[in-house]
Amino acid sequence: MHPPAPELLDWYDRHRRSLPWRGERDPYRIWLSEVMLQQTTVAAVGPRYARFLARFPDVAALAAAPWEAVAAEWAGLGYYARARNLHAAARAVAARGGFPDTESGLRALPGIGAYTSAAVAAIAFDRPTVPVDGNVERVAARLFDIRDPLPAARSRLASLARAFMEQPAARARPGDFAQALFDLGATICTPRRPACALCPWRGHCAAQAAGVQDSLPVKAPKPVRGLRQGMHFLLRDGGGRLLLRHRPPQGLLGGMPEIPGTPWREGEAWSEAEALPHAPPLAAEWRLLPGVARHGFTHLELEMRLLSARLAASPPAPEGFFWLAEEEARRALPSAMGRLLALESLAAAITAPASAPIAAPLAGGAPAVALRAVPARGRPRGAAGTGLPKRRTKS
DNA sequence: GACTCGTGGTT
DNA sequence: TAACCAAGAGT
Repeated sequence: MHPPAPELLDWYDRHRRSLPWRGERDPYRIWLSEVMLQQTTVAAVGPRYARFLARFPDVAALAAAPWEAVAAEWAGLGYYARARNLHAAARAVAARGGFPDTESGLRALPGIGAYTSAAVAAIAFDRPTVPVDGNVERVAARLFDIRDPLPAARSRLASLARAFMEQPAARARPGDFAQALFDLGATICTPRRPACALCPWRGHCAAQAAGVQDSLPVKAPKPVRGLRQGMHFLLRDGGGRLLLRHRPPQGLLGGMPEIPGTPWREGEAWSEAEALPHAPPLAAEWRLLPGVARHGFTHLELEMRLLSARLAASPPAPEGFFWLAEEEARRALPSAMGRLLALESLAAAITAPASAPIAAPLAGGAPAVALRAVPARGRPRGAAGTGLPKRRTKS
């Protein structure tokens, strides 16, 4: 038996979150928010949503923009296939003169899957459908005490969630009902320690009745992440611009600018001699910087070393490369590449005479700053993060 | 169904 | 600090 929709909608009318896209009905804006929110937190999306709309106010503006502008605007948000598909879908929508107003019509656009098509259809077009995201899966798993592990249980949970649309109260407000489920999952029915005492559906929840709400939904264990190695080449010209290139359009960081480097391989770290054949075709005196930049992706961990050089002159970029001013590059590069610029700053701090006091070798031979300043996933990593011997504080 | 595909915040 | 997590989609 499904809990009553009016109780959730009443709760939503009193307690809904205030969000930048809340109350919006323009399909372009709803669509943009939904794509940005795919696997991305509300906190991360907030400022980027406003910034994106300021740059591309409507679907025509986005369709008319070059890919490089869209990529630069998306830099740092991750899952860059979203940006590629967003751009392609905008051009398709502009060509057909507007957004499809049905779930199946939306579903045919690139980057719009089962969830996003349902969300846009419900919120922008009042279609009676239930978008099933991670929140809704969790809420359904608890309401109906579904103990089958995800992702296998996904279709069953989706069927249960969609059945809410059999209730007239939900059909009357599909967009609000969907967002009410999101808010319930985000603020009450949270992944850990759900606030059941505040839940409008307490008394209708099978998991709470059984006392198992904290352990649902069950999830299948994740595979271990492999470790890959890369060597990159940071080259500045006489004006301080950086030599970059674009990654292949598909795959990891597809279509995004990068600091040129070797392939990312499993196994041994690259030596300087081994990496040099992969250097950009400009004569330069490469210098291997101390330390390692680490970056975690969803399914692999990456260790990057860095060779750097600076040219006296400013020659034209070789075929397949381009020069970009440093400030612009810092904005346009994905975060993984930003790690390399951070590593360079760290290396400068270590080697610069001015920083001699903090760069003085310690007992273990490692400069103290190196142990603190190379981030991996935003945090210091000690020897694992720097590639330098770890300071031994005892014996 | 199993993989691939980012990043930053939280715990 | 390492694991977990987030308004998933494409292949």
